[in-house]
Amino acid sequence: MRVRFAPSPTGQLHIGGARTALYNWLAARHGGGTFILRIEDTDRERSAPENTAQILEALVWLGLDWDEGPFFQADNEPRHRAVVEQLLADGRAYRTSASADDVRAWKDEYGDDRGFRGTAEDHGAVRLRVPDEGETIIDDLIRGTTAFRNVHLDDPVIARADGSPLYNLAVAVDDLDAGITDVIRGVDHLSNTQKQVLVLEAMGEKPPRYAHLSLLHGPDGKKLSKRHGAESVQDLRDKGYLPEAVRNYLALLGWGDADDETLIPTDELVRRFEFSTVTQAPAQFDEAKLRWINGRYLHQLSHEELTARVEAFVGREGLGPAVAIAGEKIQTLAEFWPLCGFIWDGPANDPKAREKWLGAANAPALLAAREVLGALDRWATEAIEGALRGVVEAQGVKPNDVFQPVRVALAGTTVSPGIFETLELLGRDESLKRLDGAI
RNA sequence: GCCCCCAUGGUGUAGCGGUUAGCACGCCAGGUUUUCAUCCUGGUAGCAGCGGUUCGAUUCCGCUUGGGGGUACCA
Repeated sequence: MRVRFAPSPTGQLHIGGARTALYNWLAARHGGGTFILRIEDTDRERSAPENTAQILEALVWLGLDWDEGPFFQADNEPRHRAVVEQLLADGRAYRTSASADDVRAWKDEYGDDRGFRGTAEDHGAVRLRVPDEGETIIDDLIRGTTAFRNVHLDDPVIARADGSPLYNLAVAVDDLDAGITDVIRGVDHLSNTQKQVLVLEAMGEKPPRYAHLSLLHGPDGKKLSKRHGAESVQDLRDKGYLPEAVRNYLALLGWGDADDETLIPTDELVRRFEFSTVTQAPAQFDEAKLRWINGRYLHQLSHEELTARVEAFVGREGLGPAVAIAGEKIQTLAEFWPLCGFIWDGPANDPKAREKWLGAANAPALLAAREVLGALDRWATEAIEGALRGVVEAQGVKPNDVFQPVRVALAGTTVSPGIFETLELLGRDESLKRLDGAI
């Protein structure tokens, strides 16, 4: 089995593309096949090298390693041109100056469901000659058989007037030359498939197998975009998701088997992936579920591993101790700093929190807490907890009436890792200093 | 307009003629807890509609409706 992922470098790798890449990768790894990366850059206007770099970066981050490539479609232009010449010579294609307007005029005359058929001229764009009779049958691994009647199809343009090859010609030729056995891509290419199969037939070649994946939508059922919070793989990475969690989540968007489990590690996905159980219906990207899955993966990480990931994400070192007391509270890497930044940056500025917990009502408790902590001879979590609970006891108040003021004094807000652990981590001097600052 | 794809709770899915329609996320309500988050328990909610086929349809077929894609000298 030889499969390929063939993005066009017109932007970052979006989530739908990432899923297509993942399914290709899973199919290849499952069957011991070869995963090929090809950049479809025949659109010179919209293709940009920096986009290619971004796509490669995204695939690397996702852990989807390719076996061959990246190949660039534009590099094969000589071969594409040769095929066009051959089709022209064989009478399977023809040049015509017919424009879009001419095609429309044809429809007006013969009806909307009658494909445009031009007459050969000695100049103009190259169109493939489509027979009126018969139909093109596409056997899809996911969708079964689809038949397109040839009469409905306009003779497709396969090369511009200047001779440069177009997508439907280039893909067909490249897949053929690369020995691709299974073309796995989005359903948005299903209609194109007819043209590509026709090109192959005109060349006297056999088409590969096809597997068309349903598309991904945003929460509103519309096309996935930035509005939905995340659009590209980079967005996901920047929001603190782990690549293994993204792989798991994306795999579930359009695939499921009888076990119907949610948490499936990558090696398990590889083992279980089958086209027969790929869904036909479009799926909506649901970030809440990704977040949940991410939390599960994140909490499974060893302390060392989690620390390394958090440090890489935050761009700082020496975060181990804080990760130790905050790791279980975060679902994504991005949540670490908002929760723990106060340790290095000092108390956050949260007027509401100060007003509520550092007012006159809690002053006695805070004072008492400062007192016992200052007198502590062993600065360790258990001792700190004991001392603070003693204050609760002595003041005859609720635990929160002591803990929350202390928390706000240290962190500046009402949310932080466990207060006893935070006290220990901050150290005696810094803790007392912040307490004094709040009194 | 024309061609094509799709349709189980809010979301992702299991189901492959006879089930109290299962699981997960979310949501709601409790519980654990020093805040938050986690975690535990329970609950809420679904086969788009109409015709067939059949003793019997979520499941098979058709139509309708709805959603999506294509219809470029883009990919």
